[in-house]
Amino acid sequence: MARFIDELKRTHSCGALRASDIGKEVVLFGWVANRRDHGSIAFIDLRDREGVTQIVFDPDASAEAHKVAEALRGEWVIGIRGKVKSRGEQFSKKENKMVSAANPNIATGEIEVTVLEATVFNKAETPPFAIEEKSDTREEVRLEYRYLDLRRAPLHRALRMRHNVNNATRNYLTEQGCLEIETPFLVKYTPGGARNFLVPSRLHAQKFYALAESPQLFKQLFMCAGYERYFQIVRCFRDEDLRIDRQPEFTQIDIEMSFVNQQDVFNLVEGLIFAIWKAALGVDLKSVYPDGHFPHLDFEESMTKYGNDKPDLRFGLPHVDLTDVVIEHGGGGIPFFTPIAEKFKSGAYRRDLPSEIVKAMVIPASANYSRTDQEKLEQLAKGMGAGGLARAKVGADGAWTQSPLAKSATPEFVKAVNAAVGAKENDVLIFQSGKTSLVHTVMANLRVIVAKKMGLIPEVGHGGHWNFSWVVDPPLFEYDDDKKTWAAAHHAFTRPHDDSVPLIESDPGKVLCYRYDLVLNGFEIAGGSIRLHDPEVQKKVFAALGIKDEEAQEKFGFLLSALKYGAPPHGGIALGMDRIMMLLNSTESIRDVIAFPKTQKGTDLMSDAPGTVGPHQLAELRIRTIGEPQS
RNA sequence: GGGGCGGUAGUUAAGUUGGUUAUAACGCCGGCCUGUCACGCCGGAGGCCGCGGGUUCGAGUCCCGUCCGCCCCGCCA
Repeated sequence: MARFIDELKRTHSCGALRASDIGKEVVLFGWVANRRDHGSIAFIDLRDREGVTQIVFDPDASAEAHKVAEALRGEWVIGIRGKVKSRGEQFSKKENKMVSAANPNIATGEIEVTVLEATVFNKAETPPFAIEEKSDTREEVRLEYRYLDLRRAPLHRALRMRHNVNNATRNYLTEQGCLEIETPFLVKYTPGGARNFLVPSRLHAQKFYALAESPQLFKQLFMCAGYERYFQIVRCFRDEDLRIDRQPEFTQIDIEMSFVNQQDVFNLVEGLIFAIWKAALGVDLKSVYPDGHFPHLDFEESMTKYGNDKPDLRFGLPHVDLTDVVIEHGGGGIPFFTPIAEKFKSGAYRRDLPSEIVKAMVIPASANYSRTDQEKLEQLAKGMGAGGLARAKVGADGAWTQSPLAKSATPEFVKAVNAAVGAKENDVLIFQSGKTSLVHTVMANLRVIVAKKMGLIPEVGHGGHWNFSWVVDPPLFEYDDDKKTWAAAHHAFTRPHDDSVPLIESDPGKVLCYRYDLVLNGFEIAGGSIRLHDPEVQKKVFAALGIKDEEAQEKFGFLLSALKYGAPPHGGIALGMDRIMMLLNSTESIRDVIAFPKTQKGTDLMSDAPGTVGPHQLAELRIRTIGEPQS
C-alpha cells in the first residue's frame, strides 16, 4: 500500500488553487518544471496539464520533505502533501524590504503550497531541450523527442482545443440531424486522383488494398441508402508530397446531405464554423459576419485577381490581366510579349482557352521596394519556375524607368498598361507572361510575399481578421493543353448548372458547376460539391471527358449502379480539420496541431517509420522488393 | 523529379582572406545561499564542426559526393 496514490489521492490540479483555497491541505501530483534552490528554502514549479503551482520546501515545515527537495531535478515526477498559503508580503534580501511575493504571471500566482510530505514517483534524465512555453529548439530535434515536445503548453493547448473542436463538431452536426457513420479505410484502388497508399493483401496474392484518400464514394452510397445526413471525423490518406498544410494522413470533417442545394450546404457549414470558433476560441463570428453568412467569390474572378482559388483576402494587391492589352498593342514593343500577341492574332491560341497570358501587379510606392528587394523577388519567382521577373518603376509623367522594358515599350502601350493597372508615380509594376498556370502560380505567390513584406497581413485573433469566403461557380472541365482534351476539374460526379447542361457538348469550357471551396486567410479549409445524380447528364459528362462506359464501370461501377436504384439529389463537403486547427492556433504548419506528424519526406523521426520488414513477412505477402532501401 | 535555405557542446548560435588549444549564452555537474519565480554568486565538465572523399604544409572554413531537416515548384480531383 503506497502512501501516495493509494492513500493520498490528488485533491487539486496544478492549475486550480486560488486565494480562496488558503489554509487547505492539498495533495498535488506533477512534474518538476523548475527549481530555485536557496540552500535552506527551495521553490519548485510543479506542472501538470492544467498549469503550474509553486511549492515551497521549508525545513521549518518538514525537514524530511526538504531533504527530498535537495535531490529533485527537472522533469522528475513527484507527489506532495502540503498546505496552501498566501504569498502575501515577504522580506526580500535583495531589495532589503517587504515585497509582495505574488506572481501575477501565473493563474495560481496568489498562493503557494508549503510541503509537509513529498515522494518521488520517478526520476528523469535531463531532457535534450527545455520543456518551455516557447522553444527555440529546432523542429527536427523536437520531432525526434515528440513525447517530450508534447509536454509543452502550446501542444497541450492545441490538442485540447482539437478535442473541443471535435466535441463541438459532433454536437452541432448531431443537432443538425447528421449521423456519424464509419467508412472503410481499406478500399479498392482506383486510378486517377491522389496517389494511394497500397496495402498488400495476404489472403490474396498479388492483390492490394488502397488506403482511402477520402470516404467520397461511400458517403454518396449512404445518401442512396436513405441515411439522408451523414458526417464523420475521419482520417484520410494520400501518398503525395508534403507541404506546410499537407500530411500523408490527415483528418477531415466529412459531411453529406440529401435533398439539399448549394446554399443549404453553406448554411450548415457556416453554422458549424461558428460553433467551432466559439468552442475553440470563444470567438463569436457574428461580430464579423452579422447575418451568419460568408461572402461568395466567383472562381473566375479569384483566378484573375489573385491567381488561385484560395486567396488571402485580408489584403488587396490584385493582379491585372494584361493579355488583351498586349494583343491589342501587338506586344507593345516588348520582345517577350510579342510572340504571345502574335499567337493569339494568328489563332494559334484562342482567347477563350488562354494557354498563355500576361499579368501584372502593382507594388505601391508606399512599399518602398528597392532594387535589391525586386531582385530578391525575381529570385523567388525563378525558384517557382518563372523565367524572370519583368518590372518597371513608374515616373512622374507615367514613363517607365529603372527597367529594360522602358527602352522597348511603345508609349501607347505604357499608357494603356498604366491605365489598366491604375499605376501612380513611384509604383513598381511587376509582370509575368507565359503558360497560364505558371503565371498564376508565380503571381499568386508574389502577391503574398509582397504583402508580407509590406506588413499588410494582420495578426488573426479574437478581434477578427478571419476572412472567410466561398469560392463558387468554377468550370466543370479544364482544358488539358498538352493532351488537347477536356478533363474533370474536380471529379466527374459534380453537378453542372442546369443552364450549362446544353453546353457540355458544344462548349465544355463554359460549363459551370456546383462545386465550392471555403477559403480562410489563404487556405482552403473545405471543399465539396452538389453531386450529379441524373444518369443522363452523367453520360454526357463522361462523353465530354472521353470516358467510355466500360472504363466508367471499371472505375466507379458500384456508385454508378447505386445511382440507378433511386438516388436522391445530394451534396456534401469535407472540412480540413488540421488546417482549421492550424489557423485557430496561429501556428506555422499543421505539424504543430497534430500529435505525431510526419516530416516532409513522410517519415516519423521518433519511431523511424517507415521501416524495412523481414523476408518472412515479405514471403507471406508474396512480395519481392528490388534495389536497396533508401537510407 | 527540380530550385532555395540549414546541420558546430545537451540546446540555441558565433566562428574573419584556410593558420596556435573551436567561442558564447542557456542547460548540466559540484560548492555557497531562507523568499525566489529567467533566483543569485563561485568553480567545473562537456565537441566524429552531419557523414565520406579531395585540394593543401594545414580545412569548421575551399571543392566533389552523400545523408538528414525546412520552404517552394511539380504533384495533391
